[in-house]
Amino acid sequence: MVTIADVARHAGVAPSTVSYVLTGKRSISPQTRTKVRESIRLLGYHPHAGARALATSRANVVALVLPLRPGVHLPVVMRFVTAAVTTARRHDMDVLLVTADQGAQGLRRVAGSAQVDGFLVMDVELDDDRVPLLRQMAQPSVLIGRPAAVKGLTCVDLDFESAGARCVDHLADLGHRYIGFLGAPSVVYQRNTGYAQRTMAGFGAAAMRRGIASTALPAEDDYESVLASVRSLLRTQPAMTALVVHNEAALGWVAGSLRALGRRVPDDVAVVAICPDELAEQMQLTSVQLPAEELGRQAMELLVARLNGHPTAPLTLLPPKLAGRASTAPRLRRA
Amino acid sequence: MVTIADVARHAGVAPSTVSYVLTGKRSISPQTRTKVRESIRLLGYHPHAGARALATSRANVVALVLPLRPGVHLPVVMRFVTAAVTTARRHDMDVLLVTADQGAQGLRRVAGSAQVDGFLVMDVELDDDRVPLLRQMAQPSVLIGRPAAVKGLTCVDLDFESAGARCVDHLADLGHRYIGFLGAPSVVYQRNTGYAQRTMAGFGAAAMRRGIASTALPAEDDYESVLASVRSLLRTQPAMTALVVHNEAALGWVAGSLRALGRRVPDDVAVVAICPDELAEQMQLTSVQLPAEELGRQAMELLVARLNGHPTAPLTLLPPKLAGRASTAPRLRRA
DNA sequence: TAAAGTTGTCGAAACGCTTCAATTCGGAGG
DNA sequence: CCTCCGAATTGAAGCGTTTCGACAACTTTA
Repeated sequence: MVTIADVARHAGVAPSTVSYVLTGKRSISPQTRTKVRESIRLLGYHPHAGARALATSRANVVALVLPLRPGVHLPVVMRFVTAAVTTARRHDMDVLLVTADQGAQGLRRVAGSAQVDGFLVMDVELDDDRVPLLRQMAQPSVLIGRPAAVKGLTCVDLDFESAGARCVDHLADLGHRYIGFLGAPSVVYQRNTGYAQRTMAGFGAAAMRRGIASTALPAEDDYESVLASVRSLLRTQPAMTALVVHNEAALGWVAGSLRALGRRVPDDVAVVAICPDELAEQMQLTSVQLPAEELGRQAMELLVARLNGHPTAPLTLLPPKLAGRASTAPRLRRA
Repeated sequence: MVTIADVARHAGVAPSTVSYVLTGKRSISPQTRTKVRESIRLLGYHPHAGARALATSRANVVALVLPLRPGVHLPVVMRFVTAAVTTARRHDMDVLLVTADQGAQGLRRVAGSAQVDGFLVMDVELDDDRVPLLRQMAQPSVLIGRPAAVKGLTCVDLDFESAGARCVDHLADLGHRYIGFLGAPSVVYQRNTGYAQRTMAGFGAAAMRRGIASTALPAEDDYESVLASVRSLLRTQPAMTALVVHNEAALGWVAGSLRALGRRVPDDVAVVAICPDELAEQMQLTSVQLPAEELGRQAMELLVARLNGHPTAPLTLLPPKLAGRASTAPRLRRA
């Protein structure tokens, strides 16, 4: 391994000088700087990460805590991940993968050994057992998602309540009066997952506010279940003319199910999805965007800010944006 | 931070003794051992990862190089990831996430700074520009996938050629004589991706061998394209009674497309998928399993073996396994 | 009983980097 | 001409581990 001493010798300067060239923490004459840079290039020198971490007590690594349990939609997770990694790299940080199944235990281990400078935790539940630990840890953390109490934390999330409401408003404005809601798989609700519950709540409240009849049902992620759920919704509420879907995995089967039950989209039943934009685009669905990339990016930016000692708001909510597409149309008034 | 010196002081021994208790590299009397262990527990001591890496020149971290480009099916990728991470943890290693878009550049950086002890590279192309670099790097690497030349490497892959052939054999045994092949999105083939091409090759060769007429077409991952591809296949080969699908994203729409074109599964057209077992199970498709977990696990095991100085075979091919389900049936002989 | 192991423990030297205090060296100010 | 100052550079002391050689205290063996 080529060390800083090798570079120093090659350039005819002291190791400390090389270090200062690298970090820019002291002024160095242009001649020396170029000379050192040249030696670095020639020798192919890379600072030893461990040594640096030891000397600076900064690892330049953040932990990304990934959910890998039933009900989470993996492609969406990957969107978060790429955005987070890209953003981290922009700040010269690397990303250590920690799976949620390692639990609080895993966080403690990684934090204790100073392997990482901070944590980005995804898929936080309303009442998450990792939250107390995160609060008291030396390293800062940012949560994607929103536990019951955000005091002392830094959380980023889509405003799912508004998202649910936004769907209702859009449909209500188009004249729909009976709306169904197709939610995430039931395990997600059982797990007390904030985003799912809040979307439902926002949806329900908005419906009440606008005097609209609403029915909600979870949906598992296979065709049969989706079909069953849709059939059930239609049976419960025969006048239903619109459907809000908050379930990426079910999305592909909704149109088919409706068709199988003799309903056309959007003429008989309008559909609004809450999902990443690309998915909606691909299926030509009116949708409230789930800005996974934006969330991942913002979360990482906030984490970096905290690492640099800047204070951050406990809760950042991104406003939902609705994109109109072919799956919604004004309600047809029949004779 | 609580250091090894703190523990030593607390236990009334030398720091080196604590180290030996931790690593077990020298015999320690039971009394001392328990005394030290107790102090460690009490003080909540965790060895500093950087310091350890510096002293041992081992980071106990492996890099996982993830593909995040169009055409890769993210849920499958995540399966690899979880298996790899779980296996790594079993060997007391952590996983650093490197996205493929960081390219050879990123590999060099991570390797040069001694952040990781080895590399697990996913989604390797037939002619991958990272391969030469991997060959000459100090750290060992294991590839999931199979470049053109495997000499000097360690590769793990499903035997896609046999997988393609296996589908043909299954269908031929059932009496089918005209078989279609629905492949990955065309970008995947353009990129010279080994697994896609090899599956096709195996499929084609087996069809020739068994005197079966075959037609192949790529499929993009939206309903319209799948429908178009299927229609095109049926037009090209009107007598087609079976379809092999090697495209996870298209899978959900194949049955629908066939139905839309007036064909029933499996009576008119039998379908065999090449995909993870759970997906096939869920859709009740006869399939050749894509053992993502198994591949991820094996790859990591091989990497650990190499890290411990054990030699490994350049290529490990997992044999394909076919699981019969409701989507295939003997060909109906019509009058 | 002396020599030759064993076993358990310790002290000190690495590992490769950063950073503080000290030093040198021109040039500006008196 | 001497002093003082700022800019550029250096030497050495850490950062928290591991590990090697040394050593004391026993236990065998001769």
